[in-house]
Amino acid sequence: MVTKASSFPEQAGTLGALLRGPYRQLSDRLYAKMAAGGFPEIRRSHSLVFRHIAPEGSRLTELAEVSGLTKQSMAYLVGYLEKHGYVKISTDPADGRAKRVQLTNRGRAFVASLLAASADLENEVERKLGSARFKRLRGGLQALGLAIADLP
Amino acid sequence: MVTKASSFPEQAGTLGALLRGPYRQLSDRLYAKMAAGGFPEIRRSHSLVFRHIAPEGSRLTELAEVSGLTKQSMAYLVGYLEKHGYVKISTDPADGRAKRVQLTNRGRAFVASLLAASADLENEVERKLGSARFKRLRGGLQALGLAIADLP
DNA sequence: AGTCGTTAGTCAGAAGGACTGACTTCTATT
DNA sequence: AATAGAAGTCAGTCCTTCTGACTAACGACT
Repeated sequence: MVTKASSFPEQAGTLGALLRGPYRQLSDRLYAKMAAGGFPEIRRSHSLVFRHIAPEGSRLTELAEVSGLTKQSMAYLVGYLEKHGYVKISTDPADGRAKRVQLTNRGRAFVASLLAASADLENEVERKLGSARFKRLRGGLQALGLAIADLP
Repeated sequence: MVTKASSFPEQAGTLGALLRGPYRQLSDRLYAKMAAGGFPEIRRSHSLVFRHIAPEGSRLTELAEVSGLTKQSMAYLVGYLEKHGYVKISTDPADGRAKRVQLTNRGRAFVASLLAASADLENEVERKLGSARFKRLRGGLQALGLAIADLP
């Protein structure tokens, strides 16, 4: 199973560690690039908003639910993003209680930039790793996600 | 490169997302199992201590450095662990300024339990995924870590 | 032996990320 | 019209981590 049965986790090389390491490095690089590239106020937590927001905008509660946060936490995140011009928040015309959150142009610019930087990074990695191997890895990760999801 | 060029990250399936998803699920399961298995006071952050502590004990500053935290943060973590009986903190006999952090029996029990649970989980995943594929995935992840590390 | 730069760790304060509980306002259904 | 439930807000808390300022001890060099 594991490369070496050490009692000191450092050397154990668990699957968790193998996933965490690359993830950290990747996202550190990415957010550093974004900060340097003109979006310094975006922090990691804000990706929850960008990741889930719909083209036509989403409701606060919707965003909260799909990202697994409370409404309060999500309200805090989108409030911050509004203050910095990445989203616009308006009352939903169809429901006076609800708030609709939409990307502004700046918000869309950020998403585009993030996606581009991410693709760049991936391409670099792909070159380093070899295309075939990279594709296999991607496939493996996809399968892993599914496998874990329907564990017991 | 990416499965589909969507402007909405949710569907983009970036490498980051592929790593983050399984990692989250895995570690959620693991810590839930630990909490249920008699170690309810251990939180995710404490793994930094357990991951790096040496068999004979480690110095506070050493732990801080290798885990990439400040001394203050590490002091906070090991203080908590000491209060709950997982480590013993003593002045280093060789250096009056330094603190030596050592696992107690309870601490060792936790590490053993964590490692066992982790191995169990991995085995389940391996069974679901097929051994060959699982091993390839592991290898790929290892290579990925290295590739990212020496990017530019 | 005395001084002094360096290292180990502490104290205090702050900010970010997330939570719970209690509340208001609006909707929708009776 | 009345009221249960949903959408958000307000206030307060906890955890994680950081910075800055400090104390105590070590060790090298007069």
